[in-house]
Amino acid sequence: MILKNKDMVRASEKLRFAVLAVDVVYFRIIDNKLSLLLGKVTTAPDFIGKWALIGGLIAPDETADDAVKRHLKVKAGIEVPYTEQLYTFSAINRDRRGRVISVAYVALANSNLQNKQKAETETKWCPIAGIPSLAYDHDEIVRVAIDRLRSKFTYTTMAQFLLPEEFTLSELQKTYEIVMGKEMDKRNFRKKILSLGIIAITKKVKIGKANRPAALYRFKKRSPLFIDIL
Amino acid sequence: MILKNKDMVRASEKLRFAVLAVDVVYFRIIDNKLSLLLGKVTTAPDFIGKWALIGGLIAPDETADDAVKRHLKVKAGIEVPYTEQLYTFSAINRDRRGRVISVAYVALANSNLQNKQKAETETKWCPIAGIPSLAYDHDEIVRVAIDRLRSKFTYTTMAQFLLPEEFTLSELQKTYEIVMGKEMDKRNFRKKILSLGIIAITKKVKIGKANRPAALYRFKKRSPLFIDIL
DNA sequence: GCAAAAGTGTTGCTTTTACACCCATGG
DNA sequence: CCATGGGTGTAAAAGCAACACTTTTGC
Repeated sequence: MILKNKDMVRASEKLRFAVLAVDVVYFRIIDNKLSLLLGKVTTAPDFIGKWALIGGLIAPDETADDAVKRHLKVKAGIEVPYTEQLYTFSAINRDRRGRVISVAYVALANSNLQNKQKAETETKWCPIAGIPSLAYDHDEIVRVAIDRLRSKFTYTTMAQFLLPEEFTLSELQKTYEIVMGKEMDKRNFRKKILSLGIIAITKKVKIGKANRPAALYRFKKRSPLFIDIL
Repeated sequence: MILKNKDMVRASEKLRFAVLAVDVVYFRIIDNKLSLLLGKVTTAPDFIGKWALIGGLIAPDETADDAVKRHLKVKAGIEVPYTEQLYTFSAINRDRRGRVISVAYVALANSNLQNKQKAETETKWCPIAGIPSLAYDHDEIVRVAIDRLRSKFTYTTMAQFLLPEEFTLSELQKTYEIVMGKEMDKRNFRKKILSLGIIAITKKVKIGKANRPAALYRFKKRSPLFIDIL
């Protein structure tokens, strides 16, 4: 690494003042409620025993995206769900131990996804209606994350990441209702979604319950698509 | 500053590896073209003589927002226009001098706004149609910024920050046309904007040109409002 | 009086909303 | 056979898109 430059030499002395972290607002639908993952604070001088978002430091050889994936694996025992960057929080006193700048992320996974390994951190899934007061500035991060999730639900296909690969139209509708926090009309919802051409019917049906079997659909594209949905 | 914690002690040795910077995509409408401010690279070992976004390092006692305001003042000679955080870029080799993590911002100002002081940097306003290849990852930052600007124009009142406080409906429409890159129908545009109730007519008119005087309007709220506009 | 931009309504089309009944299955 | 959720159409209302002429001013 070359450090010829005056600014960078100064930087190496004085301007590397901050530690970089990621904080992840990791959403899943649990028991028909939009929930997010909290971890217990065990290491800080402040906030011990309080709940906080999961996250951790960014390492010198990784990007913020990489750091999110790594910390999700270690602290939630989960392999790379959908993640997207939310906002960077840089208030000077957000962590009393020193200057920590946090790049916040939203992560999504479907309800069935099993944790592949044991998490190293004490965690719990908490419905968004009952989130306790969190450590650091995590209350604010959660607020921004929920706003963003609801907003993007209306113009992207990111709902797919809260669902298994194949799902019924009722499950898709339920996902929207849970995230947006309001009920929708079944016929209008189906008409709208089908007219968008973003999902394809499979030849399978979902059976096993005491009712008519439901057709299974899948999203045509795995990546989130920008399109007016609701 | 208290550093009792194991992580933070390690941090002070190894984890303060990065320098934090801000890069600003500063938009104005110049000669009826959406333009952004570029500065010439003078200090880096790479990219000397290339154009880049304006920006600079974040200082230990300021937030990212503060840093943006400071650098805009010094490098563009301008006092606090509208700014909003865009995205944080953390690729490992985005700056060859060392690890630099950049929090990118969008800034907006109206065409009339005069620079209050001399800029310390050689800068130019460049129409977005003719942007040269930029230093670092600034091409990508600009792409993301233009996407964001266009997208938010359709559902917020941020257009107000590209206009003077009082403006005619034609000027507002022109602003939309320039940013969105397409023409709009005058009657439909006026009907829509007026029906939203976000602007109020003043008692003044804009005179001096060889045509009928135009009524001047102003936005009712100074802060960006979320509302379906187009 | 003419050039230039301001200002103004109507119609057809598309989209959205509201709403109720029959169907296929498991138990 | 009954309880459960799956699946379907229509009509009224609202919103959107297309379109042309008159008004007021400066020169």
